Amino acid sequence: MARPAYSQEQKLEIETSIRETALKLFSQEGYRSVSLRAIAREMELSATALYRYFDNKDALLAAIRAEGFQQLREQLNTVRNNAASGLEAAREGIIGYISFGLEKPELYSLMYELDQRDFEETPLVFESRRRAFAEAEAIAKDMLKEGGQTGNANQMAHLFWISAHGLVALAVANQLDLGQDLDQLIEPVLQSTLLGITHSQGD
Amino acid sequence: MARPAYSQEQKLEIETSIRETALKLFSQEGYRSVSLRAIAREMELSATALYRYFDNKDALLAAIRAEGFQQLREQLNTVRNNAASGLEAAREGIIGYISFGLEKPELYSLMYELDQRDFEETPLVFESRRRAFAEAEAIAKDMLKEGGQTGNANQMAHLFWISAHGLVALAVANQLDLGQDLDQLIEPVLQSTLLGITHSQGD
DNA sequence: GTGTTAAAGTAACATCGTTAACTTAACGGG
DNA sequence: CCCGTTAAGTTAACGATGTTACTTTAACAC
Repeated sequence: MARPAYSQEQKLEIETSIRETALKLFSQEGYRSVSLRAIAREMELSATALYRYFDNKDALLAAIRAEGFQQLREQLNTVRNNAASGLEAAREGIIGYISFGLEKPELYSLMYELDQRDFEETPLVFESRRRAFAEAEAIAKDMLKEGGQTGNANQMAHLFWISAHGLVALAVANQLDLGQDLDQLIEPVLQSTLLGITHSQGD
Repeated sequence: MARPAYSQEQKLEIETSIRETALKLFSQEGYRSVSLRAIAREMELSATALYRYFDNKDALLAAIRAEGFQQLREQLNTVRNNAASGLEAAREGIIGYISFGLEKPELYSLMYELDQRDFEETPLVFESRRRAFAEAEAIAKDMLKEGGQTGNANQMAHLFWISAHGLVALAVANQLDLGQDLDQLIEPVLQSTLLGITHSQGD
């Protein structure tokens, strides 16, 4: 036999490092504008060396997106574990989602990049996003259990997700025609969403 | 002097024809996968001839997106002119927006394509989208005038837009974890949004 | 006809993602 | 100690792409 040479951890470290470098460059110049050669140059590697860690450029993007959704999931999970009540978890969850998107707008944009031909072709991303959404569903279930009410947790989570994504997606793409400050829009969105969620419990 | 050879209308016809061919191919295979040569082949033209009508590939995409927003604007404008009341206009407007997106998912995806480096770099698209949004604002103003209430029409329109875009963007990207039919989600989103809009009037 | 000019085509360039072939270096077994 | 093996990385090359420079074609004014 021969050498493993790199431990599993070392390999993961390099993988992470590539992801981070790529994210940095993608954020600065956009996915299409950044070549594998540019990423490799930044890492002081040859372009082809990257293929040891990712199948191709799209797979690298997929890894970044999956990582983004995992971060979002952790954010929501933390909220759920720390909230005093189900309603507060919903409120803080929405705020957490929005904060996540607004604080990392470039990552968020990449996460929801549409050009990717069909989401299902990247099971890694699909699954990671699904898990993040499951946290929102869990929060909704907490709310229902707490209120002793019957309702559709999946639907409540969708109302949550749709509002938060709608706001963030438009905001990070600079597609809001605000006569006011963005912060002043967040509160109404939050209120409106919570109103919708609590009123939909009877369904 | 020499010949104009193509009238203004002829030129616009060709431009439209290029847009339509490109949209067809983009819808089938995605923006990145479709080359100018492929579009040109479909039109029985050389690739470089396209440059007479569009500065580059991105400008062609921008034209398609702008056209999409104009269609959306027309849809909303029609609703506004035909609605019996402000509230009904809001309801029908949201439904109209969602229908537009779900009926032309590929066009909608292109319209909100994020990779485009900064929205403001494409004034054509920016302006077209702004005009579409202005229709939503007009509907909100109608509601306020009708109800004799004071309120923030811009904010109401944003609540409208955020909900509709949130739902459609996730739906067309296949990012909804529906335990149910998509149609069953539209009604709650509609109700929730209308609730939010009417309750935000006091702000 | 001839010159002019819009419209389209041809050829070429740099760059891209990706593959194949090669080099380097570290480990185990004799 | 050396040698086969194999992971890691490099070099070279391919086909395709967006785009530009240059050339050809064809219709109008005179």
